[in-house]
Amino acid sequence: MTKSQLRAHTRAVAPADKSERRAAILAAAEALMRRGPSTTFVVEEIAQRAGLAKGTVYLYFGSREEILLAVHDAQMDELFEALGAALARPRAGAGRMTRAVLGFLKHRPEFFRLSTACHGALEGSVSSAVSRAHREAVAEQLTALGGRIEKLHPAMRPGEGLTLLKNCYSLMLGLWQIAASPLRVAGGPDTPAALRIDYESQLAAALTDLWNAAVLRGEGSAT
Amino acid sequence: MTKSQLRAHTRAVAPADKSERRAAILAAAEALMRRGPSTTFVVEEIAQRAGLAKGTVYLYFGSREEILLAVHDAQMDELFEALGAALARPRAGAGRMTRAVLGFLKHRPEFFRLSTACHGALEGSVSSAVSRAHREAVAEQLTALGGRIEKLHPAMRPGEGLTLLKNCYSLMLGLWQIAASPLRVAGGPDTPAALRIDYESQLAAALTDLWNAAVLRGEGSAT
Amino acid sequence: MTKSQLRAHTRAVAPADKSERRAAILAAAEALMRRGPSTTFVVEEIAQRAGLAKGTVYLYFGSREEILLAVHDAQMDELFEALGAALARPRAGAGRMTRAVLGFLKHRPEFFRLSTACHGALEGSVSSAVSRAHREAVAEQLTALGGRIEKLHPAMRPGEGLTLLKNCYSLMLGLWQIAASPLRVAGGPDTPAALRIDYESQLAAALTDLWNAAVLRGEGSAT
Amino acid sequence: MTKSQLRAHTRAVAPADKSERRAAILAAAEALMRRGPSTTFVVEEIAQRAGLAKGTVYLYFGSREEILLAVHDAQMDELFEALGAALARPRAGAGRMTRAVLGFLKHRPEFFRLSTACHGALEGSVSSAVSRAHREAVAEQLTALGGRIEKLHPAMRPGEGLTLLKNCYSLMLGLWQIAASPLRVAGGPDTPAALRIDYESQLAAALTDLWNAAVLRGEGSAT
DNA sequence: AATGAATGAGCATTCATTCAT
DNA sequence: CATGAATGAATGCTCATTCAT
Repeated sequence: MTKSQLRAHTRAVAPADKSERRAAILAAAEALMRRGPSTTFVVEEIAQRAGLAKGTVYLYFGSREEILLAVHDAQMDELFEALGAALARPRAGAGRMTRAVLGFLKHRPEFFRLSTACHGALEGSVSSAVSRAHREAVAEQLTALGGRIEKLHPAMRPGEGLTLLKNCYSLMLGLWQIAASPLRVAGGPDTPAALRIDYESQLAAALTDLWNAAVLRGEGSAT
Repeated sequence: MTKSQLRAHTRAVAPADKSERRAAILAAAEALMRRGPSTTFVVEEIAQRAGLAKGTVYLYFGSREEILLAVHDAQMDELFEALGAALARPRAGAGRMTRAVLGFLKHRPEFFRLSTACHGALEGSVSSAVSRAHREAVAEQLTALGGRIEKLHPAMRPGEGLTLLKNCYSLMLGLWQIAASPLRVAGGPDTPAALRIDYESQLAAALTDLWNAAVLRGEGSAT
Repeated sequence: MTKSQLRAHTRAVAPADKSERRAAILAAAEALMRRGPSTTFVVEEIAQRAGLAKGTVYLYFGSREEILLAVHDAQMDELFEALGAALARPRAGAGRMTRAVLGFLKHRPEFFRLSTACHGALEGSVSSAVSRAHREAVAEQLTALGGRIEKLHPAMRPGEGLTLLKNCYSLMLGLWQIAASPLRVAGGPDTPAALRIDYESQLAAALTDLWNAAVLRGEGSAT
Repeated sequence: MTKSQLRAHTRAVAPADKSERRAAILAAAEALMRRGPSTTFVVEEIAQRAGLAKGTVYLYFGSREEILLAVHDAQMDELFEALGAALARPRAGAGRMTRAVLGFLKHRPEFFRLSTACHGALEGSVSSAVSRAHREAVAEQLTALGGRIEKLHPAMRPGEGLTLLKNCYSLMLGLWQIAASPLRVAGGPDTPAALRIDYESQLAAALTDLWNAAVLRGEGSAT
């Protein structure tokens, strides 16, 4: 239907065209992972959806897993951007962050699946350069954002911002997993009450607690 | 050497024999997943290790994924037991719980990998009965343990114990994933500083904060 | 058509049945290589022709290359048997051997292609045990046959029999390659005269010369 | 560094430039085949090494296999030259030829692999013109060299020189294959004694025997 | 109940060749 | 002439699952 689903007869010669192709591949991969709560993609599908031949995909990525990682990277960037924007608004805090995360997950429900898939299956076919780049990008973003959090709360001890972020990621991931467990029996809402989670409020509450504790801890020691 | 590694020519007629077989299969699966940081098992290996034929495995489990789930279930029980024991000791709290978790993970380093694998790949070949049973077991344990936490802190609002537990699981999982990322470039200690985590202390700190907040919240409202 | 080309519904349980399956696979491989002067086989074809599923082939052989090697082994045995028979007849000598070789090659025109294919592509996917076994079998046969040659000519120096055999193999292979070069231009008999070889007579002549020289050398030194 | 390793932006208009390109391609192919005992080349590698684009290679050769054949042709020429030189020296004979061959193989250890590869895989993608040219070139060289051998030994019957050469090639190839079998099990010197070959001395001995026999045969009939 | 032989769908990756630019 | 982006056929191997014995 879409232009990107038709065979792309044009040749990507200019760097801009190349990035476009790369993006098309990533978009295809992302879309495929979004199909269902536990679907992954097959390289051939990606190619089809991007309107390319299978071999062409390998001109832009070294392996299937590099595609996985690249998608994850892009989504990470998006998430960090959303978090950054949340911090820039007035009354920034756990509530704003939670809302940002939720907005992000609404459009990227596959985020954690991807994150976990990268974590788990990546070891082999990703060149160490790519792998290292990924880790460094994540680290850099975390550090920057952590710094901004600390600036918002001058009393906060150094490092607390980064710590908060990591805890935030952990809670996001874990609660998501508990709440969205695909183990949903066919038919549906027989999820035991104890596992039913209001993702948003629980995340917000936990983050608020952690956030307040960090601030108070700083103020306490400052005294 | 061990009995379980020998071919089991005998037929399991008595129920006791049957559970023994079942246990042997689970033990084999567990051992295989513990081999390395990203290894999984193949049904044939399980059979060999359990001293059974491949087909026999399918007499005790409906599919490979059910084995996965059963192992996970058993480990969950272990974890809950450890947490329960921690709560039973004097000065129970976030510190004790963290220590309990750590002790558990030391012997079950594959726990989260399994957990995630179950979460991710389960959808298809697990009968809804098994799946439901799993969820209910987890829910039950969580509820029971949550109740005990609340009993320790009478001020705590109802439901806070359960919430604490879920947050605890989330933090355990997320921090573990950040800290233990197998994306480690060959050569090793080039993990960016921002990603380096002292698992124990960070988990303990976060749990303490959440715990205290829950208690205080209760006391506050009680006033 | 043939029974072996139909799906084999029966299960090979008895060892005899298993060897039969193994043999069927080898026969299929052999037939496929005999189709044309430069054809090889694809595992799937073998399976089809043997009336088996692709996976079943891998129950009997570790890899495609092991099949190659096994066929070669079997053909080697045949060749050695033919040579042995030639030596057992009266007036054994270069002439008889040549005739034996020719008879063999008439029915196994793919022999050298296989031999060379084994030699060339084997390095990777053949377990060292299989590889070692192959080499040892060849060595053993060569030694035995060499010994018999020497017995026929008591004057011959020790080791000359073996040497003759190796030279024989070399001439067989090399002349075959020169004569049967698949580089035949479409249209045919424009092979330059200098490359036209009467395989039989040239092999016979060379072997005779080498044989006589070996005998004479022995007699000379004996004097 | 070398000119041939740099991108050749210039267009080859003059015939000299064209041959230079051709030569660069051949040199690249040869070098790639010499890397290891069982390595072949990939067209892209050739292009890189020759400082050309992949497509450019196909302006000079019709297919990958034609490159193979061209390299082989060139090496054949070299070999013939070496043999010719050996024949030109005093006391020319089997010994000198063997030494010439050995000297050649020391620098072109891939010669037989190439020869066999040409022989085996050529059938399809080589134009009949190229193929015919190859065969005729070989035939011509063999004839010429055979003639020179016969001139050295006037008693030798006509055609014996050519025959000797073909036998020589056969022995070279066959003994090389037996001796250099890549089926070497990891660890190495477990080659069965019967397969261990002193390439030089065995080739020299066989050639001497054949050579002497040819001369004697001539003298005998001349008498 | 137990066995293990048979199945066959599933899949990433390579690479010679073409052709638009 | 030169380029290098695009192609897509080709293929060995794995492994969960079934079912005849």
